[in-house]
Amino acid sequence: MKNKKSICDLEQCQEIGQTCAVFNLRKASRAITQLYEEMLRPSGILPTQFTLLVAVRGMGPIAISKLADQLVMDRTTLTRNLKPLERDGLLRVIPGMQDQRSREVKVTQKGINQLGIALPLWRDAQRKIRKALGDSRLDRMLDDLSAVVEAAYIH
Amino acid sequence: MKNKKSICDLEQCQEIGQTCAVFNLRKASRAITQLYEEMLRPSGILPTQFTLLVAVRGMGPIAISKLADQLVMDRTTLTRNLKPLERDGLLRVIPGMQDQRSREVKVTQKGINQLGIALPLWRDAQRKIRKALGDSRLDRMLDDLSAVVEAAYIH
DNA sequence: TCATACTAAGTGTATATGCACTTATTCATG
DNA sequence: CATGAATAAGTGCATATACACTTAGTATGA
Repeated sequence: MKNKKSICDLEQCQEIGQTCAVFNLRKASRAITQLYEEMLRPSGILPTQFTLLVAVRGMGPIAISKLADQLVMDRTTLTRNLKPLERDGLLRVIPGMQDQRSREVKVTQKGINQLGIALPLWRDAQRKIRKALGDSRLDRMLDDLSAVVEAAYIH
Repeated sequence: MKNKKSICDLEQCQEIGQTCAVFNLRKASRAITQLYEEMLRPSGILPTQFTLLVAVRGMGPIAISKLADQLVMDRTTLTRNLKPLERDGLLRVIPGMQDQRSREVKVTQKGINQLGIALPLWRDAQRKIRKALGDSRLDRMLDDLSAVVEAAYIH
């Protein structure tokens, strides 16, 4: 006989592609990112940057570590993602008052203006994906995604 | 009155965070990637590399552009993602026969061995996420993700 | 108080992602 | 067949992601 059942044969690999959670989530993530990038392009802001701006705006001035936790993002990733937005003046990172180690992130007026420009484009994108999936299916998927985060995130 | 309804107020931004498709998909993608990275660590291979190996194995020798299409990935991204796997001898990129421009990707024996090592760890990760979500919910989500790809991908 | 543990953040390195541009080959059409 | 259009792939640049390590403050306890 050959190997002990020829580990990793073709059909097996094809089935893995259809059932693998990380592969399919990342694939969908790439696809949806491309859609939103296309739709947001006229505003000159990337989808990741738009969502980061929105998050900071929604959570008020917030320390980097806390923000990273909320975003399920490595703190050092967040630090670097803040850079282009800070460079473009859309948000500012200021020293924390109580704790001299911490630094707090804050959306600037320019950032708010930028959000105002991007928001209708974001709404168009949302409408597009919502129309394609249907209201209930999209809401359901958002729930499922939350469950994935709960299940997967290592606290 | 202030602005024409104070575009981008706090509550609005909080609601965006809960309903934004790209934000929540990317967040879940980060979370699940971290889980699989953790679980696959003993094999010394990253989740993205594992899924790429599986894809190439499942599709047989395949040209870069075709593979990129299948993975809903920019061709140039794929080109660079192949590099570490090629460097480590897990796959090879060889000139296409019919078309001298094309190059075909192929898993090596070493790559197949590596897949054999990673596969049980991947199964553990799959079991974990499947148990957390439940069979039907996970299958449903995979369907929904396919629908997102269909809806979002610009062909 | 002072030494030690803990915590917040930054940096080095590596991979992942994609756009704009370029190069090389193939195809189609006059 | 020759030339221009189309296609396959690579490179430069920028952003996104995270681990390992470092630095600088804070808190704890003998």
